Amino acid sequence: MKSKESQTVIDPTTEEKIRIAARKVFTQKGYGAARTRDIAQEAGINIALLNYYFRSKEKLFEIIMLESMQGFIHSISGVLNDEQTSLQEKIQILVSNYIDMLTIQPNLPLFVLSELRSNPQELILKLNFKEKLIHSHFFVQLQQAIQEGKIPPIHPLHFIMNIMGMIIFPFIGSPILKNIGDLEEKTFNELMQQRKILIPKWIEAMMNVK
Amino acid sequence: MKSKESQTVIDPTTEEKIRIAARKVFTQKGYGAARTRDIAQEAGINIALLNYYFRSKEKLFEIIMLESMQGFIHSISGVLNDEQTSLQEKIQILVSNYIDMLTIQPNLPLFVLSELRSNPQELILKLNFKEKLIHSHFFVQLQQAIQEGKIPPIHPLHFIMNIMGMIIFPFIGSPILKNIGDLEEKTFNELMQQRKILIPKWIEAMMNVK
DNA sequence: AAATAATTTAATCAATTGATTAATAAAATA
DNA sequence: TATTTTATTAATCAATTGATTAAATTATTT
Repeated sequence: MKSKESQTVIDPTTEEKIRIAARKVFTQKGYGAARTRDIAQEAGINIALLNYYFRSKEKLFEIIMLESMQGFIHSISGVLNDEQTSLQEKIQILVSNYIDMLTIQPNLPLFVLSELRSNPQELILKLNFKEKLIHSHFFVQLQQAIQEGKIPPIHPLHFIMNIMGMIIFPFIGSPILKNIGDLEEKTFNELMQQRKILIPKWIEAMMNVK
Repeated sequence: MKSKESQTVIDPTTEEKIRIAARKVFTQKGYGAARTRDIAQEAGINIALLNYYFRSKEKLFEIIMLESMQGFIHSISGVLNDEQTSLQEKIQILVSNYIDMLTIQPNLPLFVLSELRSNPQELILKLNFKEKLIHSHFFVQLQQAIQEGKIPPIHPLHFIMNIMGMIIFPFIGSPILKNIGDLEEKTFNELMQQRKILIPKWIEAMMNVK
């Protein structure tokens, strides 16, 4: 019953199918353990097509990695640079968006962090993470709050570490945490939803520590 | 000048050499990306010896993984079950010990968490993480504090997530964090030392959030 | 339709990888 | 010392892996 008119959602092109499959396999297994054959099978295509479209496993990987990180950076840079919101509001939105993203892609952080550990230099430089964060409105507000004495004068990175740690770690450690807490997927996700409200409060409380 | 008498530090046995090398390579690359030849070279032995002593790459891996996790669990279970210390004191000691350990073995968490994600069931069950933590004096104290109203009635796992997240994440994300903060290894470690004092304070503050 | 270009497949290659074997060396035992 | 066991090596195997090729199919252009 699939008429031409109803086909508003067209099939992904071969190239897209490969990209989607590659993202899945790379994210699950990491570059070194991922097999091009796994990717081909996942995409339902011949292995040769992978090389036809992307030249090599490595080239394909670089594209996937860049896409993943750019998507992430893009998704937060809007929030970080909204000049209409306060520091607290930014944190609220950031936490909420981030948790939603990780609920959908729980394997992403472990993948990115693992590969950044083996690749470090090139990727980080290419993304220019540092500039984007440090020159953000968020960062200016953070340092301003420190100067005004509203926040204790500790290294701003401590806050970054704490926010990211509290958001990301539960997803990275979910197998252990689910085991410890006897949690089903559903209950785990409920806890994550609670954290959207709780983490900003916790951060707020931490910021008032002498 | 190495006389028989002065040889108080004996050379590691071949088996130990392999174990040490395997721990290093597996920790750096993960199971799938690690090559037995890398391990053999790192250990300075013939590849055949690896199989002679450990049967297979997989068997070797299981041993290394079990050792790593048991070492970790053993190191914290003493603290968790010390009946002489308060909840706050336990957290202080835990944070301090943990940070010291990760300063020496910064790759450990990413390795363990990555492998737990692909293996989940067997390893976690074998270690019986859950029982050890839930039946610990620490956990009893935590739940008691909640019942006495000293701590808000949220799921105890939230605290576990926060403590672990704040401790572990900086090490997992060190490549990005060092880049963002323009940190040398030395400065990074100084921040980690600061966190020994700060994290317990932050946890304390969080516990008083309504 | 004919010709050309783009896409896809099956078969295959060379390199890598985990593992084994047979021979040798070293150590332990009788 | 002779013999047996343990440890080690070089060579090799079969399977896997990333990649290529040449042929076949499909789409596009002329």
